[in-house]
Amino acid sequence: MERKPVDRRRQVIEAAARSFQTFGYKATTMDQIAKLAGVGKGTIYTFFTNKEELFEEIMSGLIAELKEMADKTLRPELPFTDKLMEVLHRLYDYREKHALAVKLAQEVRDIGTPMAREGLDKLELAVVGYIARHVKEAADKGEIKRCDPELTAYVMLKTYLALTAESHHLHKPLNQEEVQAYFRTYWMEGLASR
Amino acid sequence: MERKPVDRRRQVIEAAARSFQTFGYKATTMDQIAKLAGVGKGTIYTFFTNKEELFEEIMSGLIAELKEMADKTLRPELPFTDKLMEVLHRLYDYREKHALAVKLAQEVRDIGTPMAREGLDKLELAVVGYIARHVKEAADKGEIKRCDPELTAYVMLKTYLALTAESHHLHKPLNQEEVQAYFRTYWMEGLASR
Amino acid sequence: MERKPVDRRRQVIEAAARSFQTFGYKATTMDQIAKLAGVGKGTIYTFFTNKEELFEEIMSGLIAELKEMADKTLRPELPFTDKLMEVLHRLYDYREKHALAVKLAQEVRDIGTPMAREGLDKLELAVVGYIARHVKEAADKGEIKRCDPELTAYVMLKTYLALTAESHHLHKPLNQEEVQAYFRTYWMEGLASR
Amino acid sequence: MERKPVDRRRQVIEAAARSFQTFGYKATTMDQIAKLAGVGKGTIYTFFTNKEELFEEIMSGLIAELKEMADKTLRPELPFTDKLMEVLHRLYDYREKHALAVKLAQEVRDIGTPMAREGLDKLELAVVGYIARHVKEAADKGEIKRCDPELTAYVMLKTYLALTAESHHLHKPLNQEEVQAYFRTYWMEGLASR
DNA sequence: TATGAATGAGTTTTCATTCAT
DNA sequence: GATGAATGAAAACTCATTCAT
Repeated sequence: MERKPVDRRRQVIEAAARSFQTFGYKATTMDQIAKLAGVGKGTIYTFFTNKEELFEEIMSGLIAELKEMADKTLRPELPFTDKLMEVLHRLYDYREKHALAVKLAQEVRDIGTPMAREGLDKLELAVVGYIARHVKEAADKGEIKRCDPELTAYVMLKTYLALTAESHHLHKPLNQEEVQAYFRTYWMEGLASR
Repeated sequence: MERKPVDRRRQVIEAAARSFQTFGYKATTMDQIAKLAGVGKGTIYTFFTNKEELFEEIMSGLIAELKEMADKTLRPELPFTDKLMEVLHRLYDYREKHALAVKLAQEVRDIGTPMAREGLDKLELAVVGYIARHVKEAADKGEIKRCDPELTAYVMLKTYLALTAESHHLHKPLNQEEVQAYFRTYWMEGLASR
Repeated sequence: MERKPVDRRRQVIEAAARSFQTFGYKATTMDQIAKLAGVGKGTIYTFFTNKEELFEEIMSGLIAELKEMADKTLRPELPFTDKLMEVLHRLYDYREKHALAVKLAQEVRDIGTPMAREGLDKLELAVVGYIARHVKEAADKGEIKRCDPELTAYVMLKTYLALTAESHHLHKPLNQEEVQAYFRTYWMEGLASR
Repeated sequence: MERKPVDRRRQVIEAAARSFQTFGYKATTMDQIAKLAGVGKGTIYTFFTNKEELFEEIMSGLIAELKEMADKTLRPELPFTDKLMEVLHRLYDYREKHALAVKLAQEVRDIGTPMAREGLDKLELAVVGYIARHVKEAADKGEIKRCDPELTAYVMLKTYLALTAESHHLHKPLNQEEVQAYFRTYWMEGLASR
């Protein structure tokens, strides 16, 4: 019977993801990753040419996961509000990963790793596109007002992220139901008192 | 009379702000700032103890400017929608500076410079508080639905930033009127077709 | 009967020799040798304790071959000029190997692997001694001027290498006849026009 | 009065040259150079982008010095033998530096730093060209036999180096007079006893 | 006061060698 | 035996900070 051959590649990726998320790209040292992963520093270099490539691997992984989520079609018979809720429900499960992606994206964009930007943009496009598709459908069916689907989807995503992953220091963390309730209020009904 | 004694402090701050905005905190070197500012590297250290202090100075400046804006009271007789527009109008003039603040905040948060977080949070609190105050007033007057003013203000801000400063690669830049139109649609009326 | 048990030791030695010659000692990695030899990296270590030992093995091989050549006595009845030509003729066949030896010797001397120096020196001594013996004989017989046989042999060897193995970027490669012709001109007759 | 401002650049270059000469390119570490030069490691990088550039600087210096020597014209009225002696006399003063150049050249050629090869080749060309010019003149004047000046010069140089700088482990060091005596014997008169 | 050359701690990266399979 | 994944010591290089001028 196998002696659980410890997947070092996975260990490295997970340690790196954790460290990147916690400390950011620049502040994460290869030593740190190695130690966290419980492997030798050299081991990392057997899998990845350099720090940047390791970073890109992580980004790709995130993108792939999010893409996969985005590709699952929703039950078409549902009304938009419900579909949006389902989309959000799905997004909720990914909000941490997405938060990581966005966070790293931000930093690496600053640092100017141009290769990483593409991946990043692809990621945002995947998620925004995912929402946009459903926004468009709903608009086509007259369920919601006609609007620029991409822009609307983008702003929706930002709203969503504002309610979930980010800045918990400015408001207490909300659970799924609360997030959805706020979202519905803000987006479907509007704040106008009438 | 002095031969225009070039305000070196100002030059340093401006160069630093520009460089931080363009390249981020970590990727901005003191050499770069000095060169951009047209002063010797050592000069920077006559004004600021270290890179972090320089960074904080810039953050403080932003906060002060934004606070100042926030402190100008609005004409109280206006209806909420108009007041919100005026708030947004004012914010619009600061969007670039605010974008810098947010960007740097993000990076420095990642990097884990804990001292900087305070400033950051103060900044966000100032702006969010500014909006929240008006949200609360409007809710009190029954102009809008009752809601958590802080949270609503926070999400509003994010919406606003999504429409203006950020991610111009995902949608074309919008002018002030477009931003306000979208904002009104999303926030006041809601997307529900009825 | 064995399925041609591929002589891994030989393969390693040949790959190493080729790589050492092409890239030098330091720039040759064990990975490279293993790949070139078509064996696993670990295999090399079943034959040789470390890189240096592998290097020494190659040097020894060269020395042995050259010694063997040096030990074949020449027909004593020949005049010195002819004998010298025969010596050169033999050397010509070894010039590539000798070039390798000299090249590696040079580098490893720099690097300061003292153990390798001995081998090196033995090699040069073998070849120089080979020539020197014949120089001495010729001088004894009055065929050539009396001279320090070792030094003369050494300079002869250098001349020979200059004409053959080295620096083909400074002059076009010469074939065996040309080499011998030049050699004779330079060494036997002198440049003096009379 | 100046406090002897210690020319660090020179110190670095000298330490590097010494270390490169003693240990070779690969085996010389930047730490070593720094320590030898009595400066901080970073200081080296204020003068040279990287190790290779430092190496090239040293090579350039050697080339320049040798070029300068080569450019001094000789008294044209002298007979070739005397001129050759003068050339050799001059070379003798540079033999150490030249030895360094050749040694490093050898190693770096192995290592395959293509940029350095050029410099190297230029160096050899400078010196060979210098000798070749005088060989050609002498041949034109009928002082020596007609011969390929470049090739002859090249072989002469090798002979010279064999007599001076290299391989003192194979023969005792020769002083200037001895070198010239041998050189004359070998090159002008030939070994032929008559 | 202003400067920038000098510094070295802290990073990333390489590669000979080991050892479990 | 043969293997190559794993290792870490050692090397190159970066950059915030200092300090003599």
